Amino acid sequence: MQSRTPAPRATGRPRSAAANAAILAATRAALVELGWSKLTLGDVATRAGVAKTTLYRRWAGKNELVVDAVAELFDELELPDRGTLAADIEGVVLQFAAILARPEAKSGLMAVVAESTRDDLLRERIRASIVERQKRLVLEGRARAQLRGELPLEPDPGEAARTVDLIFDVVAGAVVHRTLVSAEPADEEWVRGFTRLLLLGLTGAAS
Amino acid sequence: MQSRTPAPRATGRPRSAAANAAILAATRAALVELGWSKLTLGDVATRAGVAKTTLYRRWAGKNELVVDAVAELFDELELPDRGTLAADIEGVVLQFAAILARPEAKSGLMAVVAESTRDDLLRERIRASIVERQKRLVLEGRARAQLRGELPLEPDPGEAARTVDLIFDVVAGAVVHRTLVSAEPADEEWVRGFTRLLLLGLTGAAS
DNA sequence: CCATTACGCTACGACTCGTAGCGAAACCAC
DNA sequence: GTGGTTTCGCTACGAGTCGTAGCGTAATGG
Repeated sequence: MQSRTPAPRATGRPRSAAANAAILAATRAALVELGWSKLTLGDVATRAGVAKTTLYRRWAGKNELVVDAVAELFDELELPDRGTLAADIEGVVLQFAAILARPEAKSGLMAVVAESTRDDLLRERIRASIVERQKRLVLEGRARAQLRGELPLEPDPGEAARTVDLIFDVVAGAVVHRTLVSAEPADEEWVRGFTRLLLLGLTGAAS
Repeated sequence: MQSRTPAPRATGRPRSAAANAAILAATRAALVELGWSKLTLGDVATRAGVAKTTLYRRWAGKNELVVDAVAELFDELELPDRGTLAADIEGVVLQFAAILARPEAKSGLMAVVAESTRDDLLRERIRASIVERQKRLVLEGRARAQLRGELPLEPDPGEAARTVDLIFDVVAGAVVHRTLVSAEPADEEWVRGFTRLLLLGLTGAAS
């Protein structure tokens, strides 16, 4: 997770793991109270009980710190087997929506995504630590549905990968847009309607 | 568009309309060159050839200024009648993707959305000047498709409004996620696949 | 014991912020 | 014209943040 030392030194005083956790927790707390723009690294250091210099030794800046702090929120996502594709989708989308509803995820995630449009390394960091890690949910749900016979098999691996990417963009994008732009809750009713649209499409969703 | 004087005074020296346009154009130019985080109001004022104080008289801050500067980009969206619902969707999504591909839209739009999570007035400003104004495209495309018999009529107005909101969240969210998070182009091939998924759903998209 | 690295603390120049104060300019009503 | 009103450009300012340097101390391994 650290950005400065991908390979920790074998000698010398080791970095405090407790300080690392305290800093990330303090970052999330500051995001809740202050939001992205008013969050300062000096304040985070004070909250975490460490010196500001310690913070700069481990993270290159605000962007990288917040990415790591937010990434931890998404690790709790799971895909419980509910028996049908529709129920699996509804379950995982509701979990995703619950995380996105938290203020530290809202203000932090969108801000770093915005910054990543001018910083390739930051975008790659987000992709690796958040996006790509959760794509497993789509892969697993799709495999399950194919085993059940709910979805046709996709023999071409390239085409299958494109399909998974497309589904991920649609699901994640819709929930994010609903939550942040429309500023309406992605509650059970909305998720039911979304799932029906995703499964049946515009032409079949009304039936 | 101004945030200070919703009702312009009848007396006194009027505000320069040319300065207004110059400021918004300078804001977009600064977004391209510097991005959101390094954009300063002092720099924008210099680029536009106005004093910094003039800028503060018209906009409350960086957030409001960038919202207005970005909103103008989306006014060029149109919905040409291509004969079928699929073709209409592909056309408007491609236009939307083309706008989002521009760096001033990327870095500016996401940043203000992130800020809007902690600022209700800013969120309402975004909703009114960008989101709600483009929802007309969904409404018109839907009406056309219903006239053609491609989509069933929706007698309940409340249900119809929810459907339109859902479609808008899915379309806009997917394009934004594809462009900004996945950082892949929303080109014709992707738009074709997305349109098929939107129309037929997961179960019917493979046929 | 010694080399090495992390840590806490202080201090610093550079920068941006948003505002105040001023005289001049542009408009309207009379 | 003349007076009243508002905007404009300019300068200057205190406040706050940034990211780094320097120093002595603490913790680990050989």
